[in-house]
Amino acid sequence: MNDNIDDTEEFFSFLTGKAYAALGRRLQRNLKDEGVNITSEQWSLLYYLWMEEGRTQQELACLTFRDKPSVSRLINNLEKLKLVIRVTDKEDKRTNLIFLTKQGRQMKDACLRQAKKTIDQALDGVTREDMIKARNTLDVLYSNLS
Amino acid sequence: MNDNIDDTEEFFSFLTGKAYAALGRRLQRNLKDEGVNITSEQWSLLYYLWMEEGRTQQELACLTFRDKPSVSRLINNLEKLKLVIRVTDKEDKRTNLIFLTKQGRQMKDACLRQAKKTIDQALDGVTREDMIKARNTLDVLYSNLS
DNA sequence: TTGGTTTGTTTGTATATACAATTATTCTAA
DNA sequence: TTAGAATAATTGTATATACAAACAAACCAA
Repeated sequence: MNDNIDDTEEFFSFLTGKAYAALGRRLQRNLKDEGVNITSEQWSLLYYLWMEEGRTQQELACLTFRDKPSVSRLINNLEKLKLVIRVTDKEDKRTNLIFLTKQGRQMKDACLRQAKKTIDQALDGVTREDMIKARNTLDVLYSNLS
Repeated sequence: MNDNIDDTEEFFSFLTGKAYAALGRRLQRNLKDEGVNITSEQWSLLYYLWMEEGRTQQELACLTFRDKPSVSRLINNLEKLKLVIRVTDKEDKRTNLIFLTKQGRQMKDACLRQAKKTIDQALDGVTREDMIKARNTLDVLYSNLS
């Protein structure tokens, strides 16, 4: 494919990442409506902690496709908000294990509910098949570029 | 759809925006290999100027799905790099018209070539049909959220 | 014509991100 | 056992972004 230059423009919708950005903004807004003031990026990190606590920053970086400095600073902000704490691993003092605070744990249900709402809003009129197909295409893209 | 909570995770690939981020990084790297040191965001703004100069910041904001402050600051940086200049519109002094410098114009061919290369790398093994289908799905998502 | 509104841009402030370099700890091989 | 490599995290520096507020020019209606 890509036999002509027009593909550059054709492809531009991917490159702008506008759908992704819009989704993040909507999630943040939906959370705010529920009284939860966190960013969509903070949400994505907390998501994996709600599934399982005590992960390392390294693991969180892999799971969320961020580099280690980004995760380090996200956790700084989440610590400031008193939603998580760093605990030095006794077995390996290089490693921090990240745990939710009581407050961070309490947010789980409301946050997952708002995420589901955001997804429902985003996928209105999209079939499950199309959603999965698009996801798979994006996964191929990602693996091509990694 | 979205009959169960599992969709949250199913949907997470969209939410992370990893494909988009990877694409931007690859484009930036490909440009650097050609000796062009600009970010993928700067590329996307320059793209519309290569197609047509003398646009307003407002227009550029619409075209690139950014807010006006973001475009204002992107243009600050592009001015620092001596790739574009702001020219106050004589008809309406509120408005800046953005023009390429000679240097900005000279980059066009190399930059479009590297963009094409990036797209080819990203879409290896993706059919044109799948690419268009994914783009359409993302467009529905975007319009649902706007 | 003038006062209020709209429009185009900028500034303030905070967050997120990449990439490179650094620090601290652990591992490993001679 | 110890010096060098590998690993986990942090710091430095620069860019990009959002949202809110401010500012200036233009428009418009009484």
